Amino acid sequence: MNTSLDIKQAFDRERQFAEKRRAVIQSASSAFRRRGYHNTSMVEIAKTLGLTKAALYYYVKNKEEILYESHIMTYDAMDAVLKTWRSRNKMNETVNKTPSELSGSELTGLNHLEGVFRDFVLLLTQSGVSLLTDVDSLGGEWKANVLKRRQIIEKHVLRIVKDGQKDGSIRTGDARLHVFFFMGALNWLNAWYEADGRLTGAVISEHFIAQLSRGIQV
Amino acid sequence: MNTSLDIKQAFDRERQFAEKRRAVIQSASSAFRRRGYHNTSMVEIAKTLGLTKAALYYYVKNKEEILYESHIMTYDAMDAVLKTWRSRNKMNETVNKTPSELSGSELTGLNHLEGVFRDFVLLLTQSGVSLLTDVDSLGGEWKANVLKRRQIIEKHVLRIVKDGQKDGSIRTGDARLHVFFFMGALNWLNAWYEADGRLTGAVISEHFIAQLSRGIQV
DNA sequence: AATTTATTTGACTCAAGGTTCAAATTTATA
DNA sequence: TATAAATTTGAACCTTGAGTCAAATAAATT
Repeated sequence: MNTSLDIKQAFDRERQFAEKRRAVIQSASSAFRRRGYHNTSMVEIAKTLGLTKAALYYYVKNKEEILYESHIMTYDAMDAVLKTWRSRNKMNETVNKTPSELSGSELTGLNHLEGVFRDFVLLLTQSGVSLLTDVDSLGGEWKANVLKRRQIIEKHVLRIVKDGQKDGSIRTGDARLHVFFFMGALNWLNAWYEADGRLTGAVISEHFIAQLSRGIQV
Repeated sequence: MNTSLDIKQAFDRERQFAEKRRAVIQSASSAFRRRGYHNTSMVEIAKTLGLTKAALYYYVKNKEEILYESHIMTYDAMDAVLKTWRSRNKMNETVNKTPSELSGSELTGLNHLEGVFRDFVLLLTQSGVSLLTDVDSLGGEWKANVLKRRQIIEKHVLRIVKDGQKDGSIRTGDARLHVFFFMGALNWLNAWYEADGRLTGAVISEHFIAQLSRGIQV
């Protein structure tokens, strides 16, 4: 007989399954970041979770799927950051305004970018989230999807930069090159940052924002 | 009977061998940059050179050796850049001087850095040289060596930045973070740059230097 | 306690791709 | 042209690690 308890239990099952699956992906993702996708075997991934290789396949179809989900997880987190700042900045999103036209509550493009960039750095240093580079290990469909997600994020960041150029807070010049420059810092961060090091995410983000800001402001 | 001709011929043999070996490594290096080390098979490497897989082993011990030499080749080129600028700047290398003490012919730390950075960008865009990230696919000895070479370069760049801070051309702050930031741009460049694209190395380097410069100058 | 369902495992298969090697081919030398 | 040395190849071998599956264990349900 079905009771509401059954449903709750079933739901709990699903939740636990989802949590474990997420744990698999996050743990693997971290290993991928440190050692690289191909230098991380399924056995290793399993062992760090106290499981055996075969058990992983209960949560995941493929090793490739783990890589794919790792990417998606990161891009979801980055999208969330962008979304937060976009809503915090709703007013001057659609209309292009010169600095003098900006009311006090609105952000300049530069400030907007600084906020986003700070949150990106904090994301990569303080959450388990990491920006993986191994896109070419994904096959057709999956690779295309990941690249699409990346492009969307770059588009949004590019939008912010261009808005900043419009409102006069960011100096002119090829906006894509602006973006490439500081996104490089973000990607490189993944390579050298170690969570246990002396540098905290806060310190890094402040320093990076100083460079970013001076580098592109008018 | 031995003649001077024999010697010349033998020398030519060696030279041709060295050239072909270099071609193998450069071609492979380029593929590694685009598709990644593990996504590039020996067969593919051979095929792009019009050879068969087995022939590669006449020029090279391992696939791993190819990766190693790729790294070394890049670091050699970067060292050469650093060396050029160091000799061009011999005067204020040992002594720390304030800006007012610099004679006209000497470079500020900032100018020195700009020059080096420009040449790095040109190197990565115009020569076949590429900054590979796949260090973890190298075993023990080799990996250690590559990391040592990378550290030496970072040390030199760090030195330039610190000199710039001393002579007042570069603003204070954690010099390592300065370096991490703009070296990120360099590494990321490898991921997105395509030689056939609309952006030339010259354009990129000018733009990047503008950001670098404004980002770190006092 | 018995039974069903979810989770984990050990032992295996299988393919991919790096590596080897004796033989073939090409190139240089006498 | 005959011989030797350098270069390339085809056909194997071998290792690694991903993926499978029936059976075992654990957890929940009756």
